[in-house]
Amino acid sequence: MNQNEIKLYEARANIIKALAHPSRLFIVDMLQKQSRTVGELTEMIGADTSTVSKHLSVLKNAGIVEDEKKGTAVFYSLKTPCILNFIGCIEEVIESNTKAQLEILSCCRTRRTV
Amino acid sequence: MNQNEIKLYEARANIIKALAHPSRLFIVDMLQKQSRTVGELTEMIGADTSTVSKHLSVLKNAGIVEDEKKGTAVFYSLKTPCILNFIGCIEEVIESNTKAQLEILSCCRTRRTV
DNA sequence: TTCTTATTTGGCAATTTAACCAAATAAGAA
DNA sequence: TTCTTATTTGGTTAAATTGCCAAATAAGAA
Repeated sequence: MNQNEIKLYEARANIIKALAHPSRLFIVDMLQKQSRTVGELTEMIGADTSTVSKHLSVLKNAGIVEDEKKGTAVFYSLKTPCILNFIGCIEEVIESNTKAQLEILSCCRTRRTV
Repeated sequence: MNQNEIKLYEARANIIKALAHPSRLFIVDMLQKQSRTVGELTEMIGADTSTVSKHLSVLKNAGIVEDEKKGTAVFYSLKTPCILNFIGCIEEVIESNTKAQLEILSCCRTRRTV
């Protein structure tokens, strides 16, 4: 990898890292439907407000969500819709992994009943 | 988030985490074209063999790549082709971020020349 | 068997990440 | 201004990640 390639893959990795956390994936899922305040997301997630606020700032810095202040509340919304396809692919991987697991299980169960 | 939701988002996050590293993204990119041995990838990346081997095992455990031994060498190949669309989306985010940066720059440069 | 090449595993040090609490800040309402 | 609500920031601690070295393992060649 030369310097340019390193820069490119680091830039990609930084965005993917921003998504690589259960709470942040949940947030992305929620924001697909509608904008939400920090408070609403905090309640849904069930963590400390400061924790959720920090998750949101990670997503914002990565350019995945954007925020808009209305009164004292801050509404967050999804900035990049293609993130959805993204999740679809992850589901494919999970499905494939699960199928592999099932095959292992069915194999062993068969042997046991024979 | 209830227990099932937590499980779901954790499963997704685990796969995304496996991709969230520059060297591993590079590996995925390389494997799109053809299968590669640990040695080949190690040379391309320019890190320790053990480091690359561990990156590959992270990708393998996540179900993203699979391996096949031929003689003393181990060939790794991409297991889930949809990972490509995935990267496409990441590029969109980067592009959007870059455009935002450019706007900031053009704004300031204009002001300065006025 | 012994030697060589290719890869994986174990272990350690350095860095990064994540969660909570407490304190600071922002915007209105009283 | 003072009070209240909503959010962010700072700080601390625990856990996870990464990279390299050294050693172990695997497969074939001599």
